Amino acid sequence: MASQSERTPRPNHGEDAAGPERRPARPTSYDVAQLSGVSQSTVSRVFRDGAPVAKSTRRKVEAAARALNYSPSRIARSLITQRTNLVGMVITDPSNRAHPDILLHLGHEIQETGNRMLVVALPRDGETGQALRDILAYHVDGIISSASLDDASLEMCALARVPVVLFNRTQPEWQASAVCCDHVGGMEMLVRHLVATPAGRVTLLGGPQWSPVGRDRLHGAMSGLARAGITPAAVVHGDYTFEGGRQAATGLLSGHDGPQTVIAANDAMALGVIDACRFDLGLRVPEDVAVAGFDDIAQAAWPSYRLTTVHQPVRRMAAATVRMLTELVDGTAEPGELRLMPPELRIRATSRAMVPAGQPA
Amino acid sequence: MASQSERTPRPNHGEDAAGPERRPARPTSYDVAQLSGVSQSTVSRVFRDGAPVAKSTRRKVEAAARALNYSPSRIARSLITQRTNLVGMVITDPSNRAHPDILLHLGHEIQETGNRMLVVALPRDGETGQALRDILAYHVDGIISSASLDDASLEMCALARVPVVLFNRTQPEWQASAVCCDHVGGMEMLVRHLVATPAGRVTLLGGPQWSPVGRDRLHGAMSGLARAGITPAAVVHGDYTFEGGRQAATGLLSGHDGPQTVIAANDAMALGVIDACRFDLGLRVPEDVAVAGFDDIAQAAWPSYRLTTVHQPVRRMAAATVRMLTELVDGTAEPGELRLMPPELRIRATSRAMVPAGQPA
DNA sequence: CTGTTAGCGCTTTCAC
DNA sequence: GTGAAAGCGCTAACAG
Repeated sequence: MASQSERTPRPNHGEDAAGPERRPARPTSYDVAQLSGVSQSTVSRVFRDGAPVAKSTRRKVEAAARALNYSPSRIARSLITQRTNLVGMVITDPSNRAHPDILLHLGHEIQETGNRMLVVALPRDGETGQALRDILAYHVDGIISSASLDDASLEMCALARVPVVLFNRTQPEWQASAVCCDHVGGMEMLVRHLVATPAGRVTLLGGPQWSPVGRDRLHGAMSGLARAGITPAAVVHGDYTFEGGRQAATGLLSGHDGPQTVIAANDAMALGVIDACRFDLGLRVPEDVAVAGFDDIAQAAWPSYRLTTVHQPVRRMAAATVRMLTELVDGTAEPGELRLMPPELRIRATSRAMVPAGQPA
Repeated sequence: MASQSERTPRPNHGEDAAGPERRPARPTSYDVAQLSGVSQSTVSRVFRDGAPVAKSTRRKVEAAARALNYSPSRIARSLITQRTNLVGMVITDPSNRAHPDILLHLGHEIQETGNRMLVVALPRDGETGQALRDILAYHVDGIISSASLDDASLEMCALARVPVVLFNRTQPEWQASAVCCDHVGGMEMLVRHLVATPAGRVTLLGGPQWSPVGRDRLHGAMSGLARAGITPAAVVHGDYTFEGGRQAATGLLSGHDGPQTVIAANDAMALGVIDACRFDLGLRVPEDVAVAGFDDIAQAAWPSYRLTTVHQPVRRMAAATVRMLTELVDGTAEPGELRLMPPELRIRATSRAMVPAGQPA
């Protein structure tokens, strides 16, 4: 039963070296077929979902597989099925450092769908094409990018028929699928709250110049202020970090009398501003300086800060992104859709409270 | 030149459907060979490192490849070379949430070596075997695990000849390669500092029961205290979160006179303890309660906290882990080594200062 | 329900 | 320096 003749040639495999411990490094479907006395096709069928195979055969095969510790190679399988169950995740090192948990959330969602996440971090100087080519070389079923991709890269994916969903990014010219937080709307909402009470001198602390998210948020803040007839006293760009916010505040806030308001493009900077006020500048928050951020990171809610901010629904966004990609891969949806998720205002202690009941000042 | 006869059969490929836009979804080496009038072997050689190929031929092939936007399939290649350049990264959801940046650092290091990271998150209830089998099905060259793996899983990897490096974990019985922070030593160092000044009533806030890191840190704290002849007033287990620390503190600290000291198993909980003291309990830090943590996360250095803690050298650890794995994959190192990285004490403002010069109190 | 055959896209001897 | 042929481990089409 063991030597069931050589059906397929199956040449030199180093088997006959007669060394001890002849367990192969990775048993193949052929090995299992041999051991259970069936064909490779049958083994293959046993390891696929709804393939017709007799109960008894299945048992035999499963026993053999267990004995050999066999499990089918997804690599080899993918070569023929054209599906790897891999989703490529493109991130950029700095932006990822700013929002470490989006990777976690997206990873979680991807895993839920029975897929695996292949991560590629873009170098800071932006050789997008090479990274994309590399990720495509692994035959990923789809790509999620939380980094800006140039049109050439996007076209490359389209050519390869690999759908892409942009996370918190849109492509100006290209009709790319995307899930974004409504940064502009969120900021406008925030500004509306901040100016409901005398805001004093208003300073805008934007994100890095290269950040599209930062641009949107800054734009939202500007338009919100314009609507209220307010011109910001200063607009500067930070680097999304706590220290960046802290340093910016030092230069921006000292030497001015009367109430001030700082709107930061993200929470980390806003928290830096708060600490700069309290520990470097001797200013009170919110009495002297009202501060607001964007994201609603965990630290924003900590008692030491209680930062007024805009909650970005990362979890919902991650879920939407993965669902969108899945539908694109399955062909049950068309590309090009933009899903704009509504953020929520979180009023806490760093903005000045509205007057209890009556008229505004 | 285009119809160079059918050398290899190359059957139905859907090519002759005569539809418009006949660019194949993914050009193959065969396509490039056709276009440049050479054999597949030659195309293959052009796309490998030091293969002998004439200058002129190389140019022709490269031109054709560019025209077709071809790049070799790493999947197909891996089937024959037995190398995917994929490293499997096993994480566990909660522990990953506690230390989001280890994934970032490891990812960065992996990428530096020209490899890609395949992430798999273990479900909380620990079906380790299935996840490992799954990751092996992708033929990863090696595995880094920041989750505890059971012996069966480790054996499975060994059988498949896939090296594993454990990150911040050791396997009791199995001789696994690992890179760890010296949690015990770090805690002992911390305790030595804390007890140099009267510590008062000492409370230990450990990590979750299931966390090996937490166990080590707790153990280090205990042994350090024992050495100083101190018995902790209480030992409780937290969940590594800020809120967990905050809640634990409320129950632990109220209703006691005199100085107290809280040693937390990680910074997040320590910060929660601080805020609980200041905002919930009306206690001063460090005058009433000295607090210390472990990790040295970014927030620990923020002016609002200035937490005394132990710096875990994550960057160095990540680099060491990836190097270790690389050497294991290349066969230039033997498995089973444990690299213990020394942490550093960071004395800041939440521990009571030592008396300037003279005797202790 | 099961086996045979061909082939996914690539690399690799081995001739020439 | 280049090509022909075989095959990595698997699935798919088609008989039976």
